[in-house]
Amino acid sequence: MTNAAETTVPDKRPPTREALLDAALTLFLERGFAATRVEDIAVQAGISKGAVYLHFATKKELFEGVVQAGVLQRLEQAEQLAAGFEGSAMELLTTMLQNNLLEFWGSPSSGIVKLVIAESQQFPELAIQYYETVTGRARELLEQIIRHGLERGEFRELDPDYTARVILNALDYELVLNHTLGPDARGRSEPHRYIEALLRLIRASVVCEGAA
Amino acid sequence: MTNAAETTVPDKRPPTREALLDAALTLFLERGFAATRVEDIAVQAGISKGAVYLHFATKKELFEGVVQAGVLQRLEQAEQLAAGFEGSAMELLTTMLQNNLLEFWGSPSSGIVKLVIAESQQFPELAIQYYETVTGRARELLEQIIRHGLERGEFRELDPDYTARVILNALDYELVLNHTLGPDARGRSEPHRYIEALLRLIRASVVCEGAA
Amino acid sequence: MTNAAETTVPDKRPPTREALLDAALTLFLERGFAATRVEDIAVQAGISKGAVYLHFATKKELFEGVVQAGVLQRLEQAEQLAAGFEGSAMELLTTMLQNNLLEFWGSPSSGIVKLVIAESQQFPELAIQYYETVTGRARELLEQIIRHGLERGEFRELDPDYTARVILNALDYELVLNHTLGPDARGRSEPHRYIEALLRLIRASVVCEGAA
Amino acid sequence: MTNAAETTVPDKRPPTREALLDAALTLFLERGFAATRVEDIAVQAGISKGAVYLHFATKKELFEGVVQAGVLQRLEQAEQLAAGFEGSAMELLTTMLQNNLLEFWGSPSSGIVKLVIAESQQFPELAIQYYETVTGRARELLEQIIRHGLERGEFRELDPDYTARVILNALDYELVLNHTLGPDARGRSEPHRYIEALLRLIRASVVCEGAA
DNA sequence: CATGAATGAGAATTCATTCAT
DNA sequence: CATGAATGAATTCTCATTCAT
Repeated sequence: MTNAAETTVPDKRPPTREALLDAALTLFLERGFAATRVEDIAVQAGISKGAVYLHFATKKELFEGVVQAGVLQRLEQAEQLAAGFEGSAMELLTTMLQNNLLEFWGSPSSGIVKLVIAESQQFPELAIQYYETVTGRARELLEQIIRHGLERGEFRELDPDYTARVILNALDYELVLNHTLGPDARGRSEPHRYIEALLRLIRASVVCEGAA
Repeated sequence: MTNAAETTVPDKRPPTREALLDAALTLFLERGFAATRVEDIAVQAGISKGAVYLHFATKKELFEGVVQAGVLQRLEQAEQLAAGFEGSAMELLTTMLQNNLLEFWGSPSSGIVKLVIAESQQFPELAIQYYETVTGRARELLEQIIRHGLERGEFRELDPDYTARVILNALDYELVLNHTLGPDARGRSEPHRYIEALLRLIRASVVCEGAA
Repeated sequence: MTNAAETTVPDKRPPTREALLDAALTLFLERGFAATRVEDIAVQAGISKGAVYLHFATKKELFEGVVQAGVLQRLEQAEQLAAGFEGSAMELLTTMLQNNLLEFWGSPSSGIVKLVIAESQQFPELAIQYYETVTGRARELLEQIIRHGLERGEFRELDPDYTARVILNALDYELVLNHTLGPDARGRSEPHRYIEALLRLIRASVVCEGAA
Repeated sequence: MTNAAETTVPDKRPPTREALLDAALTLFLERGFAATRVEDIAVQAGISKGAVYLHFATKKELFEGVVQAGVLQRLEQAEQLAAGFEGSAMELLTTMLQNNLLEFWGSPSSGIVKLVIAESQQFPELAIQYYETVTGRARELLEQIIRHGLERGEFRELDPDYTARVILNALDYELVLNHTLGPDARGRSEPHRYIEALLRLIRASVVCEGAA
């Protein structure tokens, strides 16, 4: 009986569709949308060129699928973070950036921001949708935290909306650059130090309670 | 006599080559490198397809020309800023961002950062070169200013290198986003408020002399 | 039952690749390499333009394929002739020229010599390779026969190497001319009479034994 | 006064037209008609691209001019040879081949045969015209000589027409090969030995008077 | 007469997509 | 469901030819 194996290994999580999305993400990041041939994606996913079209009607839809997958992941993550909303705002920010974000930066789907930017001319609606959905949600989150800190008297005068934008941009662009320049470019930076520098900048706005 | 006019205005700055670079920048930004046909650029520049090849051997060289033109402009600007190095660091930063940067953001060649990012897979060397030359130079400038402020006791403890990165990324990505999302996207932000929020964040690190 | 037929005739010799080589040979001979469009070859072979590139990576490789096919054919023929090496040298030469050569002259691949000559500037390596392989092999064969005749005292003093060249050139150029001038050119000659004249010239060098 | 110079140096024989023909012949031989750009010819001739069209209406007419120039030269040569028609046929042939022909083989316009063959698909009328005029005239000459030798009892039974073809082909193709394979190809032959071998083959048909 | 910038027809090649098996 | 041979639209680049200077 093969039951044992079947029970132990659910294995076929999402058989080929998932493999296609993975392959496509990898190759789109490596070469860009236009320079990636559908056949290359198929080969990388271990199927034939024609089979791609059993899952996605066009190359464009495959691209949209890749982005959509990333969107969902990042939104889930955001909701998790939004849920545990305790402690001081600064503590929360520190945890978020030092733990969750660094983990995300290491994951393959962290390249999707770069991808969306790179192909935003080809797929403007997608870029806008991505920005409004994912980045927008993240910004709301950040804004809430800052607003929370302001209300608690934790921060000095800050523009919650635009400060959130600044922080988010600083984070997102570092991610984009990491995916843009090869790993050996002179300009590459150390994630930990980068996040530390950002946190210190934010922390400077914390009202010096200890001084009182 | 038209002599006066002729002497004052050489007019024919650089006839077609310049027009080509302008047209190419515009279209590359609008549609991306791959989606822009050489003939479209030619038409936009007011010449024929074949004439493009009298100025640039390949489409790729045209792209490189576009980036190079932007690099030169931005480097000149950086040198100008580096020259006038007086007053407090915070004053300098404020002037730089509120005046020079906002002006640059309005210029057409401000889109080149976006372009370089978007096509970095097709032209990785170009992206690295751009980053190391232009962004690198800007980072050095910022780092110097911060270090200067630290030496003068103006700033509290800051990591000069990485803080410069954070600030630069926050600025560059805002620029990229402005060129990525259409002018009417919901998420678009107001440049002045954005820069104000960034400056306020930095200013929080200034040792409160007035408070003493 | 069609089994018999199927067993006897595999039919599908080599489906499209062969058809392409045939079409290409025909058109290259008719119009030359440069003046023959890939699409024309495709149409002649009964496939689409794009399908050509499933068999040959470039137009040049298609050309090389055409030549290679001719080379193989001619070399096989040469080996066959080399094998049956009996009788007097003069008899052998007579048989070779009157039977095998005339048959070859009638075949379509006889035009390849002309083709290689005509395109030798575009593909010099190919021309040299063809000459050294095919013509070289034929010359060795002829030289051996002449040397054999000299050893048997059949021929008067002859320079085996260069006499072989003379004979081969006389034959090859006649072939080239036949493919160069249309079939209705005034200067065209009768293959049989031509070969007869050549054989008579060679036969004159045969020591007149009967006269003794 | 510049009279002296003008008198001494007729110099400007046919100023640019001749230079164009020379340049064109050289380059057509080197690269073929299609691969030679009109501008290259112009540069080689020391004039500008546009100026070519002051002498030849099209590239094709330039090609025809090149061939025509060669035709005239070779016909003149043929007439000269035809004039001095004394001594035995064999002596005449020997002189013709050893002196006049070898000299011709060294001249630049000896490449025209090759050129006409190579481009015969593009310009069939030209090839036919060349063959009928130049080669035809040469064949008549050879035929006359052979016929003369037959009448004088100098040669054994020979087909004058076709023997002339054989000899001419052997000579022309050697010339073609010399222009086809580079000067360093393994298969290249020594002109003197080649002509010697050909003459010996012909001489074998001479009735052995000495033996009597 | 000479120039060389500009034109535009033309050809090779690529690749998303289809469909018979 | 899967395959991969075949299609053909689309694009870059070349070069003979023209013509304003």
